[in-house]
Amino acid sequence: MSTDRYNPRDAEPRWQRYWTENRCFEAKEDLSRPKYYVLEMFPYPSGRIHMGHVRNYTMGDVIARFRRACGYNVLHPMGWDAFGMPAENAAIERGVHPKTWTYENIAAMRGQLQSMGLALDWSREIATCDPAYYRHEQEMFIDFMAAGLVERKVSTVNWDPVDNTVLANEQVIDGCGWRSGALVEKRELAQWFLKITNYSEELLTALDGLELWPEKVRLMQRNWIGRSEGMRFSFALEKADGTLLDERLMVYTTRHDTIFGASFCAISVDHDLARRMAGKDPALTAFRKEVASLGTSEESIERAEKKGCALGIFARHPFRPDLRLPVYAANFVLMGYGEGAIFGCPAHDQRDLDFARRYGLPVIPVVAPNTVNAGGIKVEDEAYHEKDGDQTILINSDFLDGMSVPEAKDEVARRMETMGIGERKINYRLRDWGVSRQRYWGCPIPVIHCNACGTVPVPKDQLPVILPDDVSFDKPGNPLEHHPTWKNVNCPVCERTARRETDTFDTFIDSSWYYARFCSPKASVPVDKLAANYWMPVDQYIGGVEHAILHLLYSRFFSRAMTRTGYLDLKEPFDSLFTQGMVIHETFKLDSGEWVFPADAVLLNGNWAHAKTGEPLTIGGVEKMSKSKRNVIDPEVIIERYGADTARWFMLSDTPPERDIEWTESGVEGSWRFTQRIWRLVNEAAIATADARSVGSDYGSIELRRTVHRALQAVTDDLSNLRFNRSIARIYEVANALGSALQQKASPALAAPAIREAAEIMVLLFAPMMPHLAEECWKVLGHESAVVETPWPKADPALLAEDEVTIAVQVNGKRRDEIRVAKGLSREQIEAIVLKLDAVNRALDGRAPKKVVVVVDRIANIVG
RNA sequence: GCGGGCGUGGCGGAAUGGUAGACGCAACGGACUUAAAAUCCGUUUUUCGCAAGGAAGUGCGGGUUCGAGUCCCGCCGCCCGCACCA
Repeated sequence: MSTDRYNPRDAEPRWQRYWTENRCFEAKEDLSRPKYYVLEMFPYPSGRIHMGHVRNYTMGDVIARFRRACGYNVLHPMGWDAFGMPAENAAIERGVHPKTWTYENIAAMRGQLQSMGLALDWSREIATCDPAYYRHEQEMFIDFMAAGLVERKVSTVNWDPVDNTVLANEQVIDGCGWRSGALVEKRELAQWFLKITNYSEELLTALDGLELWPEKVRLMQRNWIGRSEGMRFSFALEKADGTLLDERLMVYTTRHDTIFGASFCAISVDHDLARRMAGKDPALTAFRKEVASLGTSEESIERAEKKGCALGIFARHPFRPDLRLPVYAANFVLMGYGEGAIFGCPAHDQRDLDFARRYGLPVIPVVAPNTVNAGGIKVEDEAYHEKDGDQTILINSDFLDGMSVPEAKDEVARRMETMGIGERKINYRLRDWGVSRQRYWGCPIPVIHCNACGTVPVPKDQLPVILPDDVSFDKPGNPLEHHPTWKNVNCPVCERTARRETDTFDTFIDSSWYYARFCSPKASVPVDKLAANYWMPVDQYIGGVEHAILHLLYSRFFSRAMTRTGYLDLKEPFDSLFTQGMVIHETFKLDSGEWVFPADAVLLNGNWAHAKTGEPLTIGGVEKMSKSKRNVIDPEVIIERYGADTARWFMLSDTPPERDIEWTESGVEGSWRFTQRIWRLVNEAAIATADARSVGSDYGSIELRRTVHRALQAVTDDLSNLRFNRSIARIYEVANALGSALQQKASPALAAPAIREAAEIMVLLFAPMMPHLAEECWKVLGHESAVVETPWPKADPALLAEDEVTIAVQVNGKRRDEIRVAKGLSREQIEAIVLKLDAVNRALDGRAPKKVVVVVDRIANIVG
């Protein structure tokens, strides 16, 4: 590299040191200044950063630096989502202790993030595996218990019978354990739950207020919460001989209007009634086993036929004493929703129809378009649903005949309520949050099990419950189970021998409140309220859309639970949310199907081939970077070769931030060339204007100034709205204009102040994206202070106003010419000018203009 | 099945209902150079034409409007989320 080139290897570490030594990005509460809290979803310390991190953290960094320059007191922290299974896997596979592995990874990744030149407040760094962090989680859990937000109940887990361990859903592959390959069983264990369903309605309605969240995410959460308005009511049950049973069958429905179309009832195989009856009924026992073995994967559900097992009992129709409905245990009824029991109305529900056809049950249409005669509609293989635009009425339904669906629902509800057999009920799909994990590398659940006192929370003065280091991974399962001393404790209440809870928290708990901890990361309480009240909510949160539901919903719940228990004073933790797209890259394959590194692909005579073996290659899709597809580009290699600024610039260029961005070698080369071009331009500008440091009265080159100030205005607006790609296009325009001005050597003396101004504004504009280069350029332009301490420039309104405008001239909507006129020229004057234009008369071809539409300063359209 | 989004040059993408293709990438031509790299200048939607100048053009078909990539209706295609939720 020659000396006239910009050398990021020298400049970048130098400025990183400068920012650190001057503590430029350490945030302090300051009530006199407006705050801005920008946060990117914190990383899992896997060991190395990937391009997704580079994109995510670059965006956040641009926002942080931009807001800072605009005068905000900016909080931009970083931490580590440090608990989780990969650390345990490393322990099992390589014998490294999870803690060692995690902290080594953190150290490596911290270095990589620092090499990106991020404007982070490292003094606030937190790691969720640090007892100084998770002790507060334990304390809050104990308070949540007291507030009735915690429940302990039996729940099903995936059990690997060979490894004797619980598996997470993602460790179950095709129904088998990922490590042992053994068929996974369902086991029931007592587990801890956070009562997120207490907030179902609140979490749903508050979505409407999150106007700065993507509509898509709000919708996904709405669907996830899954509110439905219906009825819960019960049927009287009888035996085959007609004798009444002394229990009733409770069902849930949203279509009580179709009650006269009911032809059977179905209950889940896990329904209490099915369990009890199985004891006396071998066929039912066999059926329950069959259903349990089918698994719950989407695929198996898709393929499974609707099947049932008749129980030999019957439900009496509430309004037709003569009618009795056979009751089945059925594979398509879920225990987890509603009452785990339904009535089937085959004419208007596809599943019920499939079931009815299989078992020869009646199909009675009860809703039909009102254009159809009273005879009704025919249902063959497809259940009838109201289509858009259909007006429907009830038929074959006794006292409901002729009513609309809402009227019928209302009438049925009213009658059932009067009869005392049911009530209107709102149901949610949302389930309580199971937080127990039978894992070592997580936050210990601060509870002790005592035979006499039951489950007892660990007294707060004994917190934290520290995860012991001396564990062994020799045996399968949770090492805490085999730890001799940690597990055995005395009951804090009665002091008799008791057992410590060996489950740890779901790591989603760790990430449900870290944003609040960043406000006061060293406080002796979970959050210092003064600090939290100043910084919260997060003004701009950025992360991948893969967290659209779980992490974001849990966080919304947690901030409410923390407010309820007095730790916070807010509801919504994230004011504005941005979900960025993935980084994708081309893929190559051998004929054998084996993936090949793109770096090994070469073009030989127009065909792709392997650079080393010469084997022919086919181009795969452009896909998310992944190790298995071998299309990963290592950010460290890129930063080493081009510097962080080039990588950052590339990440922000061209593609809108919410879309997937394709990593291309040529694109990075382009960014690299641009950094060099900036460096040359700024140096040339500095030389050309060396004698004109102070801006004189004669700015000269008004066009250059106009371009620069308009770009400044546009970039300010675009950065405020996260439109990085558009900002970059405007900065290119400034660079092009500056380049042209420098070329016109005839009048540099006159243009010097304008050139200097252009160079300075350009540097400040790209500074949030390429901070190191900006600092170097700023020095070249003769500044003593750093860019990070320089306020964002302000556009001169006089230069934004135009005195002349271009008006497009159309004839019948087709553009024929354009004219330059004084801004604000009147309708009449414009009309007079355009009617004389040659192009207009040619296009009119002798016809007289019927009408002339003029939009002042914009367009004239002659209708002829 | 339900819900949502998107279709613009060779590519990534710009366009408050008002000159479609800003800006970048790639390609091509030229300058500089012994040469290459780097750099600089230019061309680049398609099509007819030597040119001046036409014609067509934002997935397809209609509509609203003086004017539609943008709004409305109906198709086609691609992508994403949820899914036996009663």
